[in-house]
Amino acid sequence: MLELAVLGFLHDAQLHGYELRRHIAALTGHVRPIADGTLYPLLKRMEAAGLLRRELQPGQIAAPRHMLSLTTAGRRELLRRLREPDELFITDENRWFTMLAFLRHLDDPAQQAAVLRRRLHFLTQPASFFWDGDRPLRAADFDDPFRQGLFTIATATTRTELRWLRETLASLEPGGGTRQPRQDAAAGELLSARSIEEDLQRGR
Amino acid sequence: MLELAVLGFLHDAQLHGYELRRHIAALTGHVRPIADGTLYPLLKRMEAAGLLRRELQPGQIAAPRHMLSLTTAGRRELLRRLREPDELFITDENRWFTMLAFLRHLDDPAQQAAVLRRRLHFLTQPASFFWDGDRPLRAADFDDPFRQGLFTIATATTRTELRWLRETLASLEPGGGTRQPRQDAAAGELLSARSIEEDLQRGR
DNA sequence: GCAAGATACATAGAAGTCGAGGTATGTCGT
DNA sequence: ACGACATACCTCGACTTCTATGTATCTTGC
Repeated sequence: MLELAVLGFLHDAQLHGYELRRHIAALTGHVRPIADGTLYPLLKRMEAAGLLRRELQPGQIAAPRHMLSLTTAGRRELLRRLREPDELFITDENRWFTMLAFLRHLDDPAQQAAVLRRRLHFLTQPASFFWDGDRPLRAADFDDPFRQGLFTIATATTRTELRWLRETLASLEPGGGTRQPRQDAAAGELLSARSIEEDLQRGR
Repeated sequence: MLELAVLGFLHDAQLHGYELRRHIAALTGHVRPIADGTLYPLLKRMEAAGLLRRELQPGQIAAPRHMLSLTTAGRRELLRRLREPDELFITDENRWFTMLAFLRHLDDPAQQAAVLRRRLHFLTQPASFFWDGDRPLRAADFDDPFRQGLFTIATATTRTELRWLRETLASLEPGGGTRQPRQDAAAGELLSARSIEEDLQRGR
């Protein structure tokens, strides 16, 4: 996940390590802060792998910086990862959000749509957090409010995302609407009771 | 997170490793499957630490099993972790969901409420995924549909969870409603447009 | 002019996780 | 009778990540 974030942010702009660290912290850091001891060795590995360049710039502001920029191989690798993400990047919410943050770099709408369809497929698989033998347990099966909350939140998230996925997929298809479908739709609109699909049979 | 899940599941019932593995897979496995090579060494470590017992049961069904059960120390450790979770368990969605799955084991409603308040505090902190200098960027600042989706989904999740947190906190307070507040409330009710708070100023 | 804090990078050691492989038993279909 | 598959557990090496610590520069407050 970290590597994808590094590639994605550096595709947008040259950054030095410290700045990159803050970008990553904003994207995923409130959830799971990344440590110096993780980022800097990673950057060295990525440099050794030819994905990025590190150019020393003598201290203009504070200590000397390493200005980071993607190589051609790095840019290619970013596109490859966006085009063919590992299953974990589809299923793990944190990783999936990282995908969404940079999916626009993948120029081809058909390829973008293919990735969204993988997520759609995952979300429409039957799933549940708890089972009684083979029977999936639903919110109403619990009398403790915490597991009920777990289901409530997960269900709401899934519904919102499914709706967004279907809308966006429709607009990505050739001749399927404008290129920027949700430009003027308020986020709240997605939550209106009327617009929520009733066909969701998913446990979570 | 894994350790918490192990402690939590074993508090409910004795299980053997394979069964425990399937329980954990249902709770977090669709997101991030756990490997044999992770679970079995973990169980040995936890046994060495005195948190659980492993008793060999000669093969009744298939290969011989190790029936697992919590020790008193293990039960105490579970409660300690539920009472005083590390910050990561408050901020990381996957870990937080694990907390919710087992929070009922913490008998004292006041202690349960304290944990929920920590999550509430976290969710009401201003936060954003992307920044332009000091200015947090909102959904409308992007013209790519994927980052808009990111914001849309995150916002919807946060709103749903905030509402649930506040309801549940109210019912956990002394004299604050029944002990099982959401027993009969349908999950869908939480999503009705009328009931969604309009005061949310949070970026994500 | 001096301490505190932010900027900026680095390394070492401890620990956890994964993937790939292995062993063995029981069940089911053909 | 036999192979495929599920059950059930185990180990090793490679890799990643975290924590703690260290170094050095620049800015800001007092």
